Amino acid sequence: MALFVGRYVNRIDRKGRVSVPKLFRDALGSQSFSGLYVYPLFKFNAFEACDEDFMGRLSDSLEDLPMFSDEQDDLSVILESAHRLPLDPEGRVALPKDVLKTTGISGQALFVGRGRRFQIWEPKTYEANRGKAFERARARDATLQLRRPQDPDKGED
Amino acid sequence: MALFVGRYVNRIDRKGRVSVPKLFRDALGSQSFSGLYVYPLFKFNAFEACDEDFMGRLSDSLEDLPMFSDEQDDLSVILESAHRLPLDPEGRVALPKDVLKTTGISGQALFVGRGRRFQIWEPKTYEANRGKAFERARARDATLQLRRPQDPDKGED
DNA sequence: TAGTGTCCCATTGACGCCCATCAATGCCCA
DNA sequence: TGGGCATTGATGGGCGTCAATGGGACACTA
Repeated sequence: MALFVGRYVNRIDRKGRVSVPKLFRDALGSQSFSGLYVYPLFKFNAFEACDEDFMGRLSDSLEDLPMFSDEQDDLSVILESAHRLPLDPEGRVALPKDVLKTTGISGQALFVGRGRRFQIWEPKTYEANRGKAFERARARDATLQLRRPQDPDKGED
Repeated sequence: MALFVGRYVNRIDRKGRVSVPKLFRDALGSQSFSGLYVYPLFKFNAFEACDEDFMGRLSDSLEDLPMFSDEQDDLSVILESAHRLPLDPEGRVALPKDVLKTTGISGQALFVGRGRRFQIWEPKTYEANRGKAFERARARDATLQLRRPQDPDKGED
């Protein structure tokens, strides 16, 4: 299954294309569709990207909310605003105009691994919003309950 | 499953490469990807390393937190700051610049076994911190509930 | 015909692969 | 039981390959 980690900065050319980092392409690659899905984030002026499987998971999770509820309607804007971006033969994608506009990306794009998905930021915006995340986690003595090995479904505890 | 124990000091060459101790390489080796993942620690200026399975576990554990929550965002900095380091044919990895910088590693790297994962330290930094944990554990009369041998969650191999 | 979107080819610079050497350890045999 | 040899892990350095990038050719369409 896809596993995205690390940060990579790549350049946008004058045609609006940008190379998806090789490791991310490889992590995507296993499926029929060669490309990725992107959708906007609420909290930040950044987009999140994932493979087709994860997009399906996201869609299914929305279906778990009550049908016709405001909550479902509101969160479904993720799907409405999503794009399906095919990779060109060199492993690049063309970022849609609204992605460029809301993120402020122009010259460079920052790819940020997030495990089963990754994000796309304008580098300065990332630094301004996320630059202190590590210090915050350190300051609050952040801990994480690790899922048990082999356990396919965490269950309750 | 991987089991890392002991301490080993190896030299960094001028290309930034360092040999991963043979026993650690052997403990990693069982998977498709021949290499390791590293991520920074909150509490120390050191990095932790693990195999792909463990990294997937870490990623899944983060997904157990609510999507878009601050808690998930802050802890995800681990994945954002992580690196996937492939082993070269001689069993070395190239330590990224930010690893060298935050740990202060230049000439030598110290590998410290930690069971399912291990850590990478600058030797003097480790020396300055070692022993404190032991004293704290003694001071608080630390105890541990040992997992039962037959526990199906144990992750036997 | 201008605009848009693929695909293909060329360049270059970083990184991975290969080979050589050195050192430490274990083994064999006198 | 000690010395010498073989094996292998650790280290150093050269070079080829490939990922990232830029630009042109050729559709298709409005």
